[in-house]
Amino acid sequence: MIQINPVSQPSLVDEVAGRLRQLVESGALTTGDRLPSEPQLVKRLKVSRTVLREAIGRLEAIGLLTVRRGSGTFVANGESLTTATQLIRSALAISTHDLLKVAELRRCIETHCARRAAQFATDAEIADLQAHYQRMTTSAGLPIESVMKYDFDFHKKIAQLSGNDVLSGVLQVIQDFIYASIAQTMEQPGLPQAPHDLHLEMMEAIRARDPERAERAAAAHMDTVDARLKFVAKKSAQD
Amino acid sequence: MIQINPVSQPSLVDEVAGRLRQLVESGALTTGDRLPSEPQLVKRLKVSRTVLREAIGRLEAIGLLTVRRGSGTFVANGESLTTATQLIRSALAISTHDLLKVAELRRCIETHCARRAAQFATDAEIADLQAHYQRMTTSAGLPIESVMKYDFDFHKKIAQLSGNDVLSGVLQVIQDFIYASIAQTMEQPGLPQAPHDLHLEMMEAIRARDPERAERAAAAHMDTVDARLKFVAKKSAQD
DNA sequence: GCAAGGTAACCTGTCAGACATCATACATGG
DNA sequence: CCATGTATGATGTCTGACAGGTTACCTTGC
Repeated sequence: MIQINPVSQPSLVDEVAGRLRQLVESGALTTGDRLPSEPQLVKRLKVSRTVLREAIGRLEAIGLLTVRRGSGTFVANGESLTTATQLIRSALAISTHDLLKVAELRRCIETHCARRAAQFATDAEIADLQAHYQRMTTSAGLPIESVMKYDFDFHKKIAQLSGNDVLSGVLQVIQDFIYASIAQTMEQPGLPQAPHDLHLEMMEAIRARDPERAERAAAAHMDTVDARLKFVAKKSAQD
Repeated sequence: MIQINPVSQPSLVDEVAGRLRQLVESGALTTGDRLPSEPQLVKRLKVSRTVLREAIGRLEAIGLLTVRRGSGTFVANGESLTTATQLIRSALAISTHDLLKVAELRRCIETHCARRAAQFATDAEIADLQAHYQRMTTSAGLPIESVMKYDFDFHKKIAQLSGNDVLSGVLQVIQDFIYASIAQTMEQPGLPQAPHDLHLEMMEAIRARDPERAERAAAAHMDTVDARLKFVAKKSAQD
């Protein structure tokens, strides 16, 4: 059996995307520059506008270009870390859908962020965090989506206090993922919320500028999250 | 001057892309599954084929989907993520400052995985890890890409020992990202490699089934990584 | 002369329909 | 039973059109 590697003929879209990418790589166009308009590119590249637009769309998806309706297409600034988080998002999406495994990833990030927050947070930021805590504790009677949102917001705020927007961005992706999974599989109430004591303990530890204590509190909180997920998993297994 | 945040109304393409992404994230579709054909999706989503195709194209660009002409559109597997990052590699020149943030994410995961590996790894897996270590230490004379690859493989193996494929998957993406950035910005030799002592210490700690020690070793290793990145950052600032 | 406002030109976003090309399954003939 | 041709449905590309947003210029009033 001879190994025949299929002749992969690159599609026109890939061809055009590569050509445009080369424009940026070669330095002919740099951050902020405007590309020629679509009609002009169509004439120059001798392809249909459909193909050109799909190529531009892909380059925009990976963060290389930015399209502004009505004005034109521009070379994006490399600072857009959205591409990094988007990749993480993809990695999450195509991995297994075991919520417990995703929760473990969340644990990695939350404990680390709690520690960092205790190290770096300013007084103003801590006051802001307290405001988030207040909003969360007073959301008891609201619908489940609101309660979850305020809960997520509190954790997201701590992540932001770490000063690392990659970490907070990834945590956001994880939360979106968890929310999407939960919303689909089970909106049963009755599963116990994490006790606010632990949230309070996290906040107090950060306020006391005690990294070790903050990390322990975050870990304890994730223990309750794991326990809840296992509870739900067991329950759905019974059905 | 009041800050007016423009009401960015998401385009139809973004809307559709998000909807399709949710299908995968929610678990309704998993790796290898085929999406409905374009005509079917057009009828269901009530959008034109143009919009649908652009949305699919973007998701393919970030490695979430794979389109096979004549057969259909499928949910991609994790390996295609690597190709997606390779696509970004040359295009995205990430600053060393941002690279430090990504490295912090790597630290979160590596320390946690080292701990878990020390808890869960079987004898056979540890033997496999030793084989990886051997391969890495004997790659001294090889080109820099090979050295880095074996280094990454060693860390990836530890992540796999954690038994959580979400963690190892995300770490894979991070490594690709870091590698892409390094390969672009500076392939200068002269920057010191992480001493193999630390790698050995990580492995020994795992073999000794000592989670605390493994985590400490991983953290120490990441300290050297941070130091290297800061070294490069300082050097590039001098230029 | 200058500034405010309106308008026209240009740009991207979306749509509909058509045809080409590729992959697969099935029927047919050897 | 195997090989081949074909029908079918999938994605790839093209064309033309219109809608909606941006920008620059030009007019108008001061």
